[in-house]
Amino acid sequence: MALGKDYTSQDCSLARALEVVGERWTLLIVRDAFYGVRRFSDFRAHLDVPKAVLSDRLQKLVEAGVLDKQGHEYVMTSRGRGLWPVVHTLGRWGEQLHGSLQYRLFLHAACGTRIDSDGRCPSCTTLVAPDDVELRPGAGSERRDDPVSKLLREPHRMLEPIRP
Amino acid sequence: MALGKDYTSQDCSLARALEVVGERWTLLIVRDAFYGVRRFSDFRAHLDVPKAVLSDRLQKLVEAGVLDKQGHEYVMTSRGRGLWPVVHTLGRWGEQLHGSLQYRLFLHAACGTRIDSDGRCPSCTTLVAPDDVELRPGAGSERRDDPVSKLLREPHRMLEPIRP
DNA sequence: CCATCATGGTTCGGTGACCGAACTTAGTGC
DNA sequence: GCACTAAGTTCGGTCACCGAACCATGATGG
Repeated sequence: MALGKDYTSQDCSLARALEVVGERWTLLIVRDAFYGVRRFSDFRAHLDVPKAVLSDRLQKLVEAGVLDKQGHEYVMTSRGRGLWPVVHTLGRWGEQLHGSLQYRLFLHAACGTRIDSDGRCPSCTTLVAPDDVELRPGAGSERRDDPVSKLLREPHRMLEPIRP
Repeated sequence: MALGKDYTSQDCSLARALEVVGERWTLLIVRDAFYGVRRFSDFRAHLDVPKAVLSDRLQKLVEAGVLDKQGHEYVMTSRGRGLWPVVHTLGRWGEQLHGSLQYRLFLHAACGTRIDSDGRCPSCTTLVAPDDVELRPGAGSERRDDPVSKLLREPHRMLEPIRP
């Protein structure tokens, strides 16, 4: 990202995290990867990001060890999974901004309970790992109708690829 | 931030959150606000951000209701406090990136226990609110020696102003 | 076996955001 | 009233981002 040149002058781990995921689009790409998007064209269809930028971001995420490139698929690594609490807490915060609209619901797959804003299942009282999260469409999630958005509206487990 | 024009085409609360805190520098400014920085010149001394950019970001954070401008001080609002889990989880993730260096330690002020990566006190098993966090310098935190960095190395409670 | 298409990019010129430096304004101390 | 500081604004130059066009590779089909 380069901030000054980079964030190294900041003796803070937040700055180093932002070097990896702080650029425009990057965190949305990571979110889509959690939702099961893996292919270049699918990221593109869902995000409307310029190809050159998408290419650059995916490459940097691979370099940083967040995604792993397997053939033509970009797959979340275990380091990448560590970003789930970040994506989730930031998303929950964003819900409170204007209308509290919940575009997507996050359920604990084991019991069907909605997980709370700090990532726990209220009935099991455990932290829910990203691959134990079930995704469901929420209110007002009908605006985009590209093929990827439609696939993402199908209930499915997080990190499961949206295509066979 | 404008992404395309803005993130509105993304029916996702993450995108709306990023409109507020997704621009360069913004989250570092928020972090400093948690640490007790309130004045324009102090943000500047600690972050080395161009004045015009700092001015712009502070203004946007005030507009978004994250900070409140009180005279010449920018004070965290309750909406801003909601960003603590985000700042904290992203910071903990950043620690694992290269050397696992912990520049700062976060303790539960009530009992002195270090809070874990999802923001809980292991001994009290409760979520720790930002104003119950005690800040301590950690390893390798001696690199910056501007006055603000020095003040921030003093143990103090989060959100307490670093100046009288 | 060649034409066509789909996928997954790279290249390229124009535009806007970011940068550091210089300048302006408002308040303070003496 | 003059120096000094804090808090910005203004201004060129530079760099990242943007959309559109172009290229490479592998599958499909006649």
